[in-house]
Amino acid sequence: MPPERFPIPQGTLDMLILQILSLEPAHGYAIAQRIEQISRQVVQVGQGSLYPALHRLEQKTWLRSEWRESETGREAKFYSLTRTGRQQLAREKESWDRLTAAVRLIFDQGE
Amino acid sequence: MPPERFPIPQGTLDMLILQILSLEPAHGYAIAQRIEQISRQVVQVGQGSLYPALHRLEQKTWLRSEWRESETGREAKFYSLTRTGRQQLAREKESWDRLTAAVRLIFDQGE
DNA sequence: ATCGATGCATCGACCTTCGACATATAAGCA
DNA sequence: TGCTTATATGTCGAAGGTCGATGCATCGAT
Repeated sequence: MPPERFPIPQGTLDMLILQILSLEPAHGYAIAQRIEQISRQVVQVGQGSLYPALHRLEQKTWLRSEWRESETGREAKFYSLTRTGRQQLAREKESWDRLTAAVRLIFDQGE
Repeated sequence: MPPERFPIPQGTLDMLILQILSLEPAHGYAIAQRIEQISRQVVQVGQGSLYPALHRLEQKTWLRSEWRESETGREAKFYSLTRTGRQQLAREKESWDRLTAAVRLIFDQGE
């Protein structure tokens, strides 16, 4: 039985995309693949979520895009993290840590 | 400076409500207070989120409601967890653990 | 008499996720 | 040749949840 898949909470995808790009630039298709692969298919990234997210993030100037040749020799749009994008990632990571800590508190309370 | 508040991801609130009610029945207002207090104000629960969530959960038969007298002597609607609600809480907890583990994987990758 | 806390509820705006669909090229295979 | 799969980008509408504003009502305290 494959691992259960469930919807990823609103806002989480942006953070994961920024994180993937914090290592090196990549095109959309590769970003989605890496998220799914590293998370062992727990996080699924549909194309209907991926591309709007990328455009959203570029709109906010957290990403910059550039057409380049992909590993397969085809044209693809490579995204890279901007300076403000890196700052945003730090902010979102901190929020995430605070949230998970808070949820942990609520779960552990009463035990 | 008060701790930063940020929106709670979609779906998370339901889980927290179920968790609070897993200890003992409570009315809506108290549920919100406990979530905020235990999380040290990190998780904020507006009434525009709270009551729709409670109705949603009751609709799904994960909660049952009953008018009773509150601690202050006033009438309030007390919610209690049903058997299926308890099962649902277990499922959501597991999903949450899987998600946070997956996000952790993505964050730690490359270090 | 007014204010803050208690308590329930609805409304519209806003945003994200999701599945379906569309398009195009390249590689592999029957 | 024709079919399928993988690569690669994108849009669309439906669905769902969060949020701030607003409304109503009671109670105790100042």
